[in-house]
Amino acid sequence: MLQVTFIRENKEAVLKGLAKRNFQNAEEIINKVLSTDESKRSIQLDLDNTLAESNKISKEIGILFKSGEREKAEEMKAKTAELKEKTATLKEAFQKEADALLDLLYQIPNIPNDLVPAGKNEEDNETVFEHGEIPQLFEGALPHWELASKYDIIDFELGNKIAGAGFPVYKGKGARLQRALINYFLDKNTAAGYKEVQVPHVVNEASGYGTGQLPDKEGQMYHIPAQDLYLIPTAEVPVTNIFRDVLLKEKDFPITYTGYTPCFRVEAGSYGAHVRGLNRLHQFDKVEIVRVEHPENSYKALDGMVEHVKEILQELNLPYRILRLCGGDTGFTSALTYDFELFSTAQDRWLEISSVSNFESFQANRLKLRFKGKDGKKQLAHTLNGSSLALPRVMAGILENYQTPEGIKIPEVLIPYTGFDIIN
RNA sequence: GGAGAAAUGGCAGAGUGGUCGAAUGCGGUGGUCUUGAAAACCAUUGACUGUAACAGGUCCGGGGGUUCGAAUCCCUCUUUCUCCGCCA
Repeated sequence: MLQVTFIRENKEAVLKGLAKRNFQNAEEIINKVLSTDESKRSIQLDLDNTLAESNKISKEIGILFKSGEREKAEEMKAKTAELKEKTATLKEAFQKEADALLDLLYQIPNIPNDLVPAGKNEEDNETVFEHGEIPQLFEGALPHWELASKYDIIDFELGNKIAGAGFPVYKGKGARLQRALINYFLDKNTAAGYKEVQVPHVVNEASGYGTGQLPDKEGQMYHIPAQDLYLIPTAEVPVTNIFRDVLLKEKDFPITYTGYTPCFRVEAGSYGAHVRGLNRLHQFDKVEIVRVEHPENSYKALDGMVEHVKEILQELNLPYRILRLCGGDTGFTSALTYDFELFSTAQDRWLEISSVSNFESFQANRLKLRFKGKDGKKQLAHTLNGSSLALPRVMAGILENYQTPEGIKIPEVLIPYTGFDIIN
């Protein structure tokens, strides 16, 4: 959520930023924000003055009672009736404006960074880095969903029976490979200084609002009505919410966390070849990295995260590229996002495996995540996060790119984790 | 699940209807002393909103109510603790 004062003072820049995102009716909504804000503040002034008067009278009544001047006190009491009524009216009006303002602010996405290219959709994303040879596969190489059943390592049918489509069962060496990847990712992250955390896999409503999944993306999360909890769509939600309503000190920076969690996504209404197998699931595993940074350092931190993910992919020896997302494709809460894509040779397409973003103060504002600067002033911190890494498509990439007629080889760095070097 | 107790500033902990935004201690910050540090002493130290700056307003777990006036009384929700039950 953007800060009203920021919008008030940088209207043109905000409009320009929203234009880059192809955000509709920007001018209209921004003007509405400004007028609502003004009306809210003027009501508040009136309300405050009324309250000040009531407070003053109440105090006087107290003094009169103490000194035994009952009659005078009763007289004063009569005067407050009118003020009370006025207060109630103003309070109601104030609340109405405040709610309206919040509602408007929730609809406005983050302002993209200058580096973000203009553009409507994924076709306008900018490729900023490519690495690795695309392997030449042998005749008869298979996509991962066929490899999965050939070697009996991932059972989609069984998942259908137990839960439904998009909830696969990993078996034998498949399960072991998945666990190996999780451990490997966590080890890489902690070695880079990220502190490992294990967090709840469900969150309450306040946490959903904190990171921006609510109110606008409500339909993408699984909801448990009886307890009013949401299954997490990513570890970003519980991990970032560690810092909800937190006041940091400058020396606390940088804060770097990593956590493994399953992720649950409704992903409604999308079927067909491009979502086959592991390409899109309702439940999948992911290891996430989260940083809380001083505003001056957040872009340097973002670059650092990108470098970190690069290193992992290079160790796994997988061909990948990095995209800088264009305005239209950048997520609602992000100011700058880099997507990592892995080339699946058997599917002949790029698969998104990581997304690394700087949210600047957009989440921090909702979270009320601030720090006290050297001058004693409080300001919003910056939050960042990235996948390091998402499991299923990395798994798909390994199965497909490392397949041989003899079986699926295991990348060198993973062998200590799997305890075997081939799936056959 | 049953019975009881509690929730106050960074922490501990007073306060049970009126100059209480809140005693006191610890912690933090600044200073005196010291070659330096510790100790001691002095001063200072909650958040949000608002203003050019004052002023003003709001906040004692959340929400609602009673009252001229609520940290204090009532209702409700949440959380924590103790005992019992159940349980990986």
